[in-house]
Amino acid sequence: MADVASMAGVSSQTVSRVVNNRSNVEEETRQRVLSAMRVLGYRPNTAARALVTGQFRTLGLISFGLGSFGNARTVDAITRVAQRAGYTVNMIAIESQTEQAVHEAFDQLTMQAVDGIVLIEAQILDTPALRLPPGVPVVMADGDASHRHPMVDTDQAFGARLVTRHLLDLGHETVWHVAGPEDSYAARRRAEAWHATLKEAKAVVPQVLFGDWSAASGYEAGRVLAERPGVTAVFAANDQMALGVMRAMIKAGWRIPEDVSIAGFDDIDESAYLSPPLTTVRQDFDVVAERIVSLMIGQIETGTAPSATAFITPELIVRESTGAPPLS
Amino acid sequence: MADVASMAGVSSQTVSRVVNNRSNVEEETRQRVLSAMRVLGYRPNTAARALVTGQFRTLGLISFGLGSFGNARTVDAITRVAQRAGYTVNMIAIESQTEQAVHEAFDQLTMQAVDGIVLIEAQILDTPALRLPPGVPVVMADGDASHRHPMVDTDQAFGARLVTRHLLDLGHETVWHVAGPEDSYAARRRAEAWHATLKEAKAVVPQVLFGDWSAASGYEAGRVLAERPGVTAVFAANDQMALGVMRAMIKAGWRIPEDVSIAGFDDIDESAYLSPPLTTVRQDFDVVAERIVSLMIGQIETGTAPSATAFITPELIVRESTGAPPLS
DNA sequence: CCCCGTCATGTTTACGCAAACACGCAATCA
DNA sequence: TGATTGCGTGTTTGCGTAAACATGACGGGG
Repeated sequence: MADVASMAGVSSQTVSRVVNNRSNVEEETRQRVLSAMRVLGYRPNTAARALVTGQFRTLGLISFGLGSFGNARTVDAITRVAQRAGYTVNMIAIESQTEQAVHEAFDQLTMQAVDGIVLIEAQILDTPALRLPPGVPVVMADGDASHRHPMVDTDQAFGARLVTRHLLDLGHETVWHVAGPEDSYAARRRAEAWHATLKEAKAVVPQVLFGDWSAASGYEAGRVLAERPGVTAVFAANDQMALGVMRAMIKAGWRIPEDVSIAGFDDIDESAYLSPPLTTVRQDFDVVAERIVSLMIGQIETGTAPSATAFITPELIVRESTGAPPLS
Repeated sequence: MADVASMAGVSSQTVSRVVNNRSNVEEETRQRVLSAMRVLGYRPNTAARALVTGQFRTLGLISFGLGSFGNARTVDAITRVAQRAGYTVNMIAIESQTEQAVHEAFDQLTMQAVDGIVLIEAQILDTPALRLPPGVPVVMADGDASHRHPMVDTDQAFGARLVTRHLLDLGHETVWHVAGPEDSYAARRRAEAWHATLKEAKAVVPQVLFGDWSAASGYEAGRVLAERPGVTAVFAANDQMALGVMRAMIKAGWRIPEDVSIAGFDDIDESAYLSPPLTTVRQDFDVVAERIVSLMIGQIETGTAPSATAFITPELIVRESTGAPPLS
């Protein structure tokens, strides 16, 4: 920076002003500085700048891994939106799902110099309400409203209601459910809404089967359901598990949707090309990401935490895996 | 830090020594400092530390997005490995596939204070050999060996050979290929190896169809192939496209594998649960990530760039989507 | 017994930048 | 005309840390 200054014949402070686009620099001077910067290949040192300003233009992102499709899409969308807003994303993947692990990640991230932290809390932690050290803006995705941080999420309950109703409307007496892991907020909300919808319709509420979001776990659940008489409609809590259920049903000799209807949740790109194409609920991850980042940046720049909880409405996508129940 | 020092009755330098685990601090003093740190909730300021040491313990990661499974898995594995090595990952997703975009990402990342950059170059850029400004260690994944940076990748050619041979060995006269986008190195290598294997076997080399890795593009290609007489075996360059091809074939009334055999590449978690389960090539993303990060850290710590190119051997996974050709 | 090396600790300095303040010049107003 | 304001620019300072150097106590070998 000093080199640039002396080359342009100005003080280092003026160089700083040019770099930061301050208004009070004469145009001619600015040009001289800019060309000196170009000639010398000057790049500002973020560490030094951060030391002075206390701002890093970086967002921390804590997630439980990119293995699940929903997480990957959310993370992808967040990085894109953040980038457009001039922020970089510093990512940490948590291995174990304990509050301690979250705290460690949190510590590492705050030390690592971030302006705010997005917590994609796919799993329910072992404490009822995660208590994070104050001072750093936090936005949660897919978390628990009991935390005292702004939260953004798809309206899981609405989506689950949509599928369940869809299946009931087709004439099914009831709908079976393959839920996500018990320690997932999203899974819990979907299961609760499914349960409530059946109750409202005065339908029998069958026992829930639990999976872990993976196709393999869906397959296991599907094997159980395939043996059980009277199963005509299954709502799996995500598309990957739905795929597993479908496989188990087909292997057991059932036709979809003639014998069993199957629906999923997420609308991953592949769902339209399964055999048969999967009826599912589409989540708008881009909108979720957009909200998350704007809440985050709002907090960073104003310093105040809006305690808003934003729900994004999902959409039912009806394909060929659901139909009327067989005439018994 | 000064507060910690005065509370522990030592100089700030001693606090620094404790924080950095230097040996020459008496045990008793260390304990006093540690407890003072705990009481005051002290967290070292990374910016200040980086300013002095020039080290950030952060890796930059440039990728073309998490949309494709391969990328997502690679990124996931890299963050985990990096984290274990004490590094954070700063991610940038590139929107357009031009060299300029890569340069911008590169600039942003070097300014953003990273010790090294991992470039997952899923796409061939518009210039033959990407020229990056020197000074920052770079490791490429899935790139072009013509770049002058160490590179790590799955042995794409070997994998493609494996599937193609498998299909030929089953008795198919030839194997059709649905390739990935023309501007992808991985796609190109897989297609070349497929081509070479057919040549060696003196089989007719059919025209290549191109997709873009998505199930939708696989479906389009599949529709074309389903119309064409004599197609008994199709090798799709990834599992998502294979899934699309399968759907098109089934929709056209063909049975898999009785009428047509279909194979993919990647072995995503879902492939085992498709109907029928997909024969594919398994890439070991974890090993790739491990190599990438260790090469990276080696470069950072020694300051020298090993120009090694590491290829990780993939494995053929035979499932039910491939079989002998129909007796014509 | 003295000198020197070793070890724990303290003091000073520099990292690169932007905030705060200072300065001088020109334009504006009473 | 003198006081006042605004603007472009320079000077000084401090952000929190680790490296480099300094200090003083202690112990062992010649």
